[in-house]
Amino acid sequence: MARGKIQIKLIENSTNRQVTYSKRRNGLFKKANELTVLCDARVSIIMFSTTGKLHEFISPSATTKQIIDQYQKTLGIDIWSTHYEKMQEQLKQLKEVNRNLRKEIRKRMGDCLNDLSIEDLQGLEREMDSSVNIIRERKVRNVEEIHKNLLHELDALKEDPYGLVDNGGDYDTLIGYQNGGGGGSSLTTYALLD
Amino acid sequence: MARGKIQIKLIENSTNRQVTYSKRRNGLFKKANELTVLCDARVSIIMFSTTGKLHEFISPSATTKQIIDQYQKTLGIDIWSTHYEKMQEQLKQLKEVNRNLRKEIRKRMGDCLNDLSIEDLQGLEREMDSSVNIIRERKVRNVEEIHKNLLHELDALKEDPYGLVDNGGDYDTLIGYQNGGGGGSSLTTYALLD
DNA sequence: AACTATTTATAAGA
DNA sequence: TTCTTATAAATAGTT
Repeated sequence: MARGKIQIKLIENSTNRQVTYSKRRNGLFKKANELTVLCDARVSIIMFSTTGKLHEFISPSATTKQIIDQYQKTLGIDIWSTHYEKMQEQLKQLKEVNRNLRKEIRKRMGDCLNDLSIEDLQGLEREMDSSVNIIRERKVRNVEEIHKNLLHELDALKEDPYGLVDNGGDYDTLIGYQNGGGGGSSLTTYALLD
Repeated sequence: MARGKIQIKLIENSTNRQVTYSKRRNGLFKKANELTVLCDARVSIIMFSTTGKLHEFISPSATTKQIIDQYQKTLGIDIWSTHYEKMQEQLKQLKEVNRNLRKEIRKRMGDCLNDLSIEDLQGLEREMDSSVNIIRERKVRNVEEIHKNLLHELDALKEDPYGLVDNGGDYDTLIGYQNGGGGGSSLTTYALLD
């Protein structure tokens, strides 16, 4: 555009290309700034050179994020939807699974039985009867074990009346034995997310 | 820049401003395109007029998403990280809740009882005993109701021996009564996500 | 980075 | 909106 017209096609000479890139980039940004001021517009220019170098212009009255957000909003699209869709889908699935798990628990608490057929009720009753037996057995076993341990301690105490046994005799550690901690989780703990 | 120099400041006259916006926008896009071709660069221009109208330029060799993704990558930032992080956090929470719900169910199936203290076992046993009673009662009530309905049908049949009663006498609809469908969900249905 | 001949962009008018 | 055109601005090639 000066000292001779040029063709608008790739500048073969790498140095010339780089120089032109720099000059015209400045020109472009200057024009963008003038447009911003003259017309109260908001402009975002993001550009990458062949070598991957980044240059950007943004109207002083805006941020790049603002512009891009408005861009998506205006087009009614979300360019990152594929990225987010997966997460959204996963969230939905988890919530659904969650809901079903809650229902399962409620059934086992004698709640929400309306949805069940007689067969279902029959099966549930059987299952819970057998489960409660397992729990009862386990309880008895634990009680026996604690009893046994207490007898042991008593024996030790008889043979070592001066209390030189290492164990401080804190019964709580025995009674609370095998309790993983924080075990008393009730259904209300798991507040529904949304 | 012609027929008189202008100051680079907001054009007060709205019509003039609009005209200038349009002309200079075209100029800017033309320059951007030339830059793209001459220097093999990738340029994205997004602009909004005062009235909120969107105009964009994108180098033919690129997409706006590409440019913005590369923009974020180059700056080592994620403009949408806050949005993304929220979803990640929600996913984590849901998975945790899920895990706890599963554990709760397993306890009620007589499984995973190792983590429970005697007190917990005692409470669980009581809770389940009372639940199983509720279930048993409900079952009995349902059986009675079905029995009653069958008797009703029998009576109707006696008084209307020619089978002109509207109901086709399909017992399945009675037996399956109040079954919401798909009720037979077992714990294995809820495959863990990750 | 500066210079400058020339091309290009564009402000104002039609 | 588009065209015209005098003039300002941008810039290709050179130093």
